[in-house]
Amino acid sequence: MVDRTAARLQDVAERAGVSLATASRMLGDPTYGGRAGLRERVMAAAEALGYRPNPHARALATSTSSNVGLVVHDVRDAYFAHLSGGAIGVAERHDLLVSMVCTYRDPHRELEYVERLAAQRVRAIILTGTSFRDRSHAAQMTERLEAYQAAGGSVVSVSRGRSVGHMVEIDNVGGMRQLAHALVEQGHESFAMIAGSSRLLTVQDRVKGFKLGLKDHGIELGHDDILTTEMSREGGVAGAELISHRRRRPTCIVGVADVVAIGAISWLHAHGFDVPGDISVAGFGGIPAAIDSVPPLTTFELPLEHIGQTAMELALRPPSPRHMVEMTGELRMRESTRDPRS
Amino acid sequence: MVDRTAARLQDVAERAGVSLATASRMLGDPTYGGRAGLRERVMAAAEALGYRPNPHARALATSTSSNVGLVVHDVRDAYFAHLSGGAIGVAERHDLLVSMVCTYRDPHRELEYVERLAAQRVRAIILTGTSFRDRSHAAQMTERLEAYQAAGGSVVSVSRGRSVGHMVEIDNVGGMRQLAHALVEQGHESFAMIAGSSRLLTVQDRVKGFKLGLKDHGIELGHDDILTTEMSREGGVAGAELISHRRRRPTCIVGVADVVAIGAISWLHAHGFDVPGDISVAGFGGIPAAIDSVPPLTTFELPLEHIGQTAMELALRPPSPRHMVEMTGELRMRESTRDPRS
DNA sequence: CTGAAAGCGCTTACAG
DNA sequence: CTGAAAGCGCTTACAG
Repeated sequence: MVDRTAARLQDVAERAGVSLATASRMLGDPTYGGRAGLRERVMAAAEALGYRPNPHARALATSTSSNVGLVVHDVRDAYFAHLSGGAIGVAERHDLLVSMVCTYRDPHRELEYVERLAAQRVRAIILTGTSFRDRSHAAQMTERLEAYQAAGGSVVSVSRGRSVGHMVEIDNVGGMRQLAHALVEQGHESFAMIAGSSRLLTVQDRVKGFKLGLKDHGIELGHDDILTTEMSREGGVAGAELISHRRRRPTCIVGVADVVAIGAISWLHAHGFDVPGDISVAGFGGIPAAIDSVPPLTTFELPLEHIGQTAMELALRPPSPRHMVEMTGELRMRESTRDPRS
Repeated sequence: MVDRTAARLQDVAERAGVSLATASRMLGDPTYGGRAGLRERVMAAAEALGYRPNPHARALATSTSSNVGLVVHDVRDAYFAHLSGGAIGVAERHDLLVSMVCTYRDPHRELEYVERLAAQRVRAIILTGTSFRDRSHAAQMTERLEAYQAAGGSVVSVSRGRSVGHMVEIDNVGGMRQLAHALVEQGHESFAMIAGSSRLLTVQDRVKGFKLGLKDHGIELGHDDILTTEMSREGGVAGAELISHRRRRPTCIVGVADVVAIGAISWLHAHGFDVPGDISVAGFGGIPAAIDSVPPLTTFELPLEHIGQTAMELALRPPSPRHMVEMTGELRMRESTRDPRS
């Protein structure tokens, strides 16, 4: 945008009768001294002209920007919307703008965006839940992120398994394990899990945690009991249908994420199944919709906003050695699951 | 971020053995001619060095930026998350980054953000559903937006009543009117509306539309039948409770937004009411959660993503006279409402 | 404390 | 077609 209207520092300086340099210092450095009344004059001039420093000029001069990049799967997904809400809130308090990009879980897009954000010279890049198992992709990401970091950028991943930058690790394994325990204790012995693509580290961890939890009680989750669909509501719908066709129906379905569980419940309801009367359903994540689900959804509730806040805070730290924060959540046993023998 | 690593155009030029100017032209203008093989040399040099133009330098030189600002109420709200999803998708196709800010319906914040975004020299500012009735606020917004526009910025409002920039008008009045008609035809005669703050133009329009629709059938919506709460799930919870205490309960509750209706249903269920057996509930907006609601929510479904896309497309037009696009939606009669006499 | 000047990395008239 | 140079709006050593 061409802007002949906007006042430049030059204009402020002239109006206040000082040099460019002095105006810059007065405006930028509160500890700067100066002749009596000078500071007031400069401030008044800036105010009168509605002066707003041009961030591009500043970025160019200082090699620093007031933008941070936030990489999510999809804003429309409540899980990411809540993470984003937390991150944006913290950014706001630091007078930073956040550029949000959606990868739709496409590794190429992810790479491309990291590149774009780095090229934009954003101050930090936050990657949420987008770690893939793909080795070559991981290597490329590492390379790019390291270059970005070497150039002074800050990187934070909300996931595990990234070899560069700070990390906010979500206790996917432990959470699912707790959920498994609770479900077994409730009386369940046969399960089916609706999982997303095993390319996703998050999926892998949650499946692993669930298996571990069952194994703690001597229950084995067979390969066939894990359905690989999409990590979305639609994936849940598809998964529920597949499960309903099996000869031996499990007493409990576990969705790898709340949206998956909600999709499953939707399909089950539509096809005459009672939840939890005919079959129990549990989720993972703790998005608000889990509470409004009918029946309310048993899940492992993650402090999503807090996770987003933590990630942004980490991103805004002055350069420091890799830092790792572990985040866990709380089990919420609700009416979507119950003892199958009752 | 200090970046001594990044290749500059200078480096590319040297490697290719041409001047800065030529390198710039080769990279930027595909129609530019040049000695045989020159273009290839420059391209190869850029590729080899991993050259990425510094957007701040470019912005400074051309007074143009590749960022656009998106002002929403709250990302966590599904309505805005879906609008954002549409807008971000279009921006992506145009290689633009979007800076998202949340106002939480605070007029001061809104003003402050518009200022920030304008100062950032974003190419366009999209304001979604944040029109307030406050006169002095509106005047200030108009002033700022006009200055921004005069400076070459593009502004789009997803609401009505803005005197500057393009508009995407949502048919709140007509939609609510249709909903009212359908509800009356279903057999309802007594209603209560859970509305948000009447400071919001959106609320005002939806209430108006609903009243009009009832009046078409000779039904008067009294002042007491409109509850002013928050335009949120919690507002719906609070509203439902208030309604339940009334001597004469209406046969149908209408939430000014889907989340409000969902909150109301939640409260009703928790307190032993059957929906729609004891009371019907309808919403407005058409967020996906309306479908998963139990019972599925009767609502007026807006094409939220499409609205977001349209707004972004308008924002990206070359400077043109004010443009106005009307968007309407479709009535979805679902199980949350039914004939009270049945 | 204050100012003249260089420099950040681009683009684009202006000459050749 | 090509290059030397000015300029975009800041910040910050470098002198005074």
